Amino acid sequence: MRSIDLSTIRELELFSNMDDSKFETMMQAAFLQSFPARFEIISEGDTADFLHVVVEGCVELYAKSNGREATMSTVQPVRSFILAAVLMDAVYLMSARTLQRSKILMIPSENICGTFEVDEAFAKSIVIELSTCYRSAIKEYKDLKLRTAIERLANRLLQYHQVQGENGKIELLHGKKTLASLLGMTPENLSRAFNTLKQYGVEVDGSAIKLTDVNALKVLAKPNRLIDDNQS
Amino acid sequence: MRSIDLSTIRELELFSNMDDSKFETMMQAAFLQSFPARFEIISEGDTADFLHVVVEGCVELYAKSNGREATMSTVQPVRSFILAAVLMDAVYLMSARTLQRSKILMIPSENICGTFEVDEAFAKSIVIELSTCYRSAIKEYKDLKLRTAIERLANRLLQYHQVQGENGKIELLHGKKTLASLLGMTPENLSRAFNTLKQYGVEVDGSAIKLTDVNALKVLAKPNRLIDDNQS
DNA sequence: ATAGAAACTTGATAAATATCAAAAAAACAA
DNA sequence: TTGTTTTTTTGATATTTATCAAGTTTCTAT
Repeated sequence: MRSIDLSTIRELELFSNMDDSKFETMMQAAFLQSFPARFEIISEGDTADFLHVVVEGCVELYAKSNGREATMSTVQPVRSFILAAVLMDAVYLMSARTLQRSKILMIPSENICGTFEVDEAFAKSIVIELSTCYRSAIKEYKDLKLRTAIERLANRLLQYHQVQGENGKIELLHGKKTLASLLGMTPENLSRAFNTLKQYGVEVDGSAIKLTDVNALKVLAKPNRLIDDNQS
Repeated sequence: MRSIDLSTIRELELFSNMDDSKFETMMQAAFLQSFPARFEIISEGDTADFLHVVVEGCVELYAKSNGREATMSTVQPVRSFILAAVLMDAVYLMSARTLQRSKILMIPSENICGTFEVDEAFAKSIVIELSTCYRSAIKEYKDLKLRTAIERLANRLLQYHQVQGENGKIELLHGKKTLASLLGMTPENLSRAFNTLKQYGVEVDGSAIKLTDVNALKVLAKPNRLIDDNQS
């Protein structure tokens, strides 16, 4: 592994506080792999052999049942996914595929579990990471259960807006089909929801979005820090 | 604390592998409290001061937004709740109230966190508990995103059926209003969903339910071990 | 036992969301 | 570039789910 990649990984909250030598040892067993766009990295139901860390690109977590499919969340650099399955030595509950060309760091499960036992700081980090994932899942569940489709879109836009600098402009990071599934609606409905939001100052031009009346949008969306990340 | 209660707690997966003396110490700071039915134990937004363990009765976790309210899950003895908030020293994302007269063991957050640092077995148990909670949340999220209301009800009935001995009889543990909210629908809709399920051998008499054609119900429900607990 | 409240059900209707079909726009490859 | 594919949008319609307004039943407390 090139050291330039390692330093990025090291900054991940999951690894930042752990012992240097333990980190080195764990990383010796790890490897970095490149995937093309739309490549299925893991399938739900498979056993968890590696912890995956998105170093570059973007990964979509999705699930199927019956004939239906739903996007559960997207993972951006530098975050890990399927940590819980690794720790429990259980099967994946979700599939993962790249949305674009991506680099994934893969750390064998046994190294994660082994290091957990011997490095206290790492153990603490794992608990924080897991708790964060759990709370994110609860938030998304609340979002879906307590809000209408339009409210979900409005809040998602406000969240993107905040992350991207709050300057009235948003760039959608993935296609509208994926966004629709992420929000729990059909693409047709998303398109109509965008039309409804025009009257709240949402101007759509492809993947570029302008918010000309953030206050009005907030009145509609009613963002809530107990549902939305980093939002008041 | 009476020892009879302590032995029940000790059997909780979260505590079963930990060191005796560490357990004793942690429990000295804990106390058992009785609550009447419909008592709000914690409110979303409050800071997490205690880990709560349901020793007797039943607790409902729910959340509000706008004017809406939704039941997120129910907690039966002997399980804990709000572990993630305690470990992160964060605010609760959900409120909790008793559904019936209940006894709750309350362990101060600092004792949980302190013991985590010094007892390796406890640390491991916490990770397993957290992972389990995370995976349950993902499963419920999948259930809501990938199934219709009738399918959700059918699968829930099959799950209750399995837990209660698979003898064709189910006893609903909470009222239909709560069940409806848990399943993400209105009480009116639940009532109609039960009517629809008549043709699949579901006979409802108050809180007593008979399943006269489990196979037909399974064909409709398509239970999935990646969504439903303990189900094939 | 019985009044009162709460829970549950049913019917009528409205709103939200999905589906189907087709057109328009954008992305992509030869 | 130009044709082809994919994505996105729009319109028409169907389905699902929610709401409102009674009823009915069940529970509960006196």
